[in-house]
Amino acid sequence: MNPDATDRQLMKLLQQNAQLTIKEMAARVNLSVTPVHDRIRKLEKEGYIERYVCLLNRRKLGKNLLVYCNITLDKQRKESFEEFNEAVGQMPEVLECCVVSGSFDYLLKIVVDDVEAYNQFYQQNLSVLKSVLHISSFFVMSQVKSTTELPLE
Amino acid sequence: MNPDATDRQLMKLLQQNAQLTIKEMAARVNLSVTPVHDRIRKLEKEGYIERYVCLLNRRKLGKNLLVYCNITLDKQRKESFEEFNEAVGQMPEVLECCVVSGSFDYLLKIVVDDVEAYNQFYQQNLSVLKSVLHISSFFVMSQVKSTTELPLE
DNA sequence: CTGAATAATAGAAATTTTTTCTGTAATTAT
DNA sequence: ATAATTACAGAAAAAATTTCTATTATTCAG
Repeated sequence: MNPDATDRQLMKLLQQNAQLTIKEMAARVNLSVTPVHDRIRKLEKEGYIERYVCLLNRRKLGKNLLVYCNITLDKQRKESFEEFNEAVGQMPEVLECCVVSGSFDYLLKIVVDDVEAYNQFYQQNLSVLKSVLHISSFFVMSQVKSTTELPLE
Repeated sequence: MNPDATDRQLMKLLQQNAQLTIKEMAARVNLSVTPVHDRIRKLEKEGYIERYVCLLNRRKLGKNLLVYCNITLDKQRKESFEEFNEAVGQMPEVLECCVVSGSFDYLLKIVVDDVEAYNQFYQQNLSVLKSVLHISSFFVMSQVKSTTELPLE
C-alpha cells in the first residue's frame, strides 16, 4: 500500500524527467522492466502520481512578468469567497491561488507579458470583483528557484 | 522560427497531458504524425518546451503543510544575496524562491509535513543563515488553484 | 512571372518502447 | 506447513516513436 524505497526512487526520477523509459528507470533501480512498469501503474492508480505535463519556458512565450499579489476580501458579503474562487479558476493568468493565514486572505501567482498587461489584467479582472476589498502586488525581479519536485525524504 | 497556431495548440495539449501520443495529438490538430513529431522536436530544441515531469500528490506523500514566507536580508553584508541564493538552492523543501519588489526581499514557497516540521525547518535551516534579518510566514489554509499551465493567448 | 530552393506534409518502414503473458521465486497469512 | 498473495524476470505481442522517401506548398531571387 505505502510506497517503498524503490517506489520513491521511481517518483523522484519521474519528477525530474518523465521521459525516461521504463528500461532506463529499471536499470537505475536494479530491476527488470516488469516490476518497474507495474509499480508506476500502481502509483498512478493510487493517486501518488497525479499527472504528466510539459513545462514551458515562459520567457520564450513572452510572459516576462511574474507577480505575487495579496488580496483581502470583503468579509461582510458571505458569498465573497465562492465568487472569488470561481472567478480565479477562470483566469488563465492565475497559476496559483491560495487562502493564507495572517494579515490578508489570498495569495495569487500571476503570469503576464509585461507591466502594461498586468495593469490591464488588474483593472479588468481583479479590481472589478465586488468581493475584493484590497490588493497589493509584488513584482518578481528574479527567480532564484522554481521547481515542481516535491521532497521525498 | 516563432511558434504558429498549431505549435501553440500542441504546447497547450502537452501542458495539460504530456502522455498524449503523437497520433492523438495529430488527430486533434488535423495533421499526420510526421509534422507533429517534427514540430514537437523543434519546440524542444528551440527551448519552448523545457522539460517533461510528473506531478505528485503532496497529500499522499504526507506533505500537508504549504507555507509562503517573506524574508528580509541584512543588506549591510554584501555577500548576503549570494549566500542566501546558494543556501535555498540546496533545500528540497523550498519549491520556489524569488526576489520581489516592495517591502521585503524574498518570497519563498515551502512544503513540509506539518507545523512541527516547519518549525524544525525554520529553526535549523532558515533562521541560522547569517544573511537573514527578518522572516514572516503565511500558512496555506486551502489551495484554490494550482497549475503549471502557462496561458497561450 | 518562372524556376530553384526551402519548408511542410503524408505514408510507409524500421526501430524502440510499452504492454501483456507465462512462469518462478519470495513473502505473508492462516 | 501449506495455501495464497505478491514481486519479479524473460519473452512475446502490441503500440508508439523515429527515420526514410517522396510529394506538395511556399518562399525568394532573378
